[in-house]
Amino acid sequence: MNIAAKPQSKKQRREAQEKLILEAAEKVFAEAGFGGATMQLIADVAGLPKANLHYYFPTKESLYRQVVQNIFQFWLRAADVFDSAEGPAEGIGAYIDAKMEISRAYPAGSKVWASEVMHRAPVIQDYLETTLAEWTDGRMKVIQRWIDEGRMNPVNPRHLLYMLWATTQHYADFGHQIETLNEGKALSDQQWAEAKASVKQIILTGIGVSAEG
Amino acid sequence: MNIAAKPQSKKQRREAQEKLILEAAEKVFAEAGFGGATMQLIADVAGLPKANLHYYFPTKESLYRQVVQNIFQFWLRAADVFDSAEGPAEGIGAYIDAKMEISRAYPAGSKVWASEVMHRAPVIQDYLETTLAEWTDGRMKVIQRWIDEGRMNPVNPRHLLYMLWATTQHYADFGHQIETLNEGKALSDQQWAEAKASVKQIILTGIGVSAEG
DNA sequence: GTCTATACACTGATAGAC
DNA sequence: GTCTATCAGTGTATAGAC
Repeated sequence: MNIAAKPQSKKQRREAQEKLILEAAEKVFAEAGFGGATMQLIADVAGLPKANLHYYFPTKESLYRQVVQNIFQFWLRAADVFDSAEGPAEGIGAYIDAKMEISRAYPAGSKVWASEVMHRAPVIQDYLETTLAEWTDGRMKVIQRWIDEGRMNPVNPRHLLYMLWATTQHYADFGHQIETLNEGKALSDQQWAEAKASVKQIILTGIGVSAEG
Repeated sequence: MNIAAKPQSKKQRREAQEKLILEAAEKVFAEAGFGGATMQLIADVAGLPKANLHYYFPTKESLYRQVVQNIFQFWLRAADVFDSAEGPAEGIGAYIDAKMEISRAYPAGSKVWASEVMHRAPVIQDYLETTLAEWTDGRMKVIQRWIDEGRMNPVNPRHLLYMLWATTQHYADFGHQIETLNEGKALSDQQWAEAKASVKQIILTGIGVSAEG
């Protein structure tokens, strides 16, 4: 029955609609915050009637929760570069690269996360206490091992991680400020490369490893 | 006429009331965002009836605008340490100290600022374009001069400034996350000192000056 | 100047036709 | 599954007594 023309099963169609809504929601939540966002505006951005949103996501909060969880899962996967590295220069350098690229490609997600944390994490507090805490402990151990092996300066691993998060996410969360200070224009490819190189140079030099790449 | 018992003139009383409202508003805007904050909640925190807020500040937006402007002015004054310094180690070190202390003492203000910028600065865009842009240019010239004089490594002055803002404000804006990763407890005096020392160590080493103090 | 009561607009959510 | 019409609740702002 017309399989070629309508390749979408019910499930596929549902997933496509949900993705459409989730992407619109991420944008609106990022620009207006949870309280400032309205279901009407999300619906307009998605190009759907407002009632359809409530068909796929029963409440505004459930939609928001899904957006935040997706962002968190995405970040965790992107951080794998840390583990496959064989030393601090490669591992931390690649982590900075990865997080800078995420900041450029998905600034809305970063802003939603920042907003959620600033408001005391009403939705993802349990993730902070479990998954994020475990991830942080694991990476701190890797950094401490590098220090013990004399491959980098003795720095506080926890505060190094905070610095990595802060500097890379700053380019997404404060992107509007950076854009304004760049004559109102988004950073060019070259300017992004310069930003990435600057962050890597200062931090890698700061922890006593050479900043190549 | 009882001057000692009622030392407040009308003007003084008005200023005291406004200050009370502004402090409550800063807290509530920081925790809930502009859209999530309600005049009722601000009134409750201030211990006043809701209508009184509208007497002193005609609209919610005018109240918010005043909060954001106060924060910006406060930050500008605190950044003076940059100018009175005679070299990069002292100047940048003192700037990190000052901003870390502001993050600890006034986290709500930092969050309101972050939220405002993330939402594309609807209220303080003109400040970004004028005052902040001028301030940034001036400090970039100071850093460039230090570089030209061979007193620090050649780094991109603009991205160094962004890194200083990002790392120091992170301790306020993401304070809840940091607290959660600290077994749910606020950082102690000693932990704050450790944070400050870590930031200074990595950045000052990263730009090629010794990290004393 | 201060506060209570209320007007008016808007939002999240739903009922019910298609 | 999709959409229009609508309800109930909440928020900003104000009128008017004190």
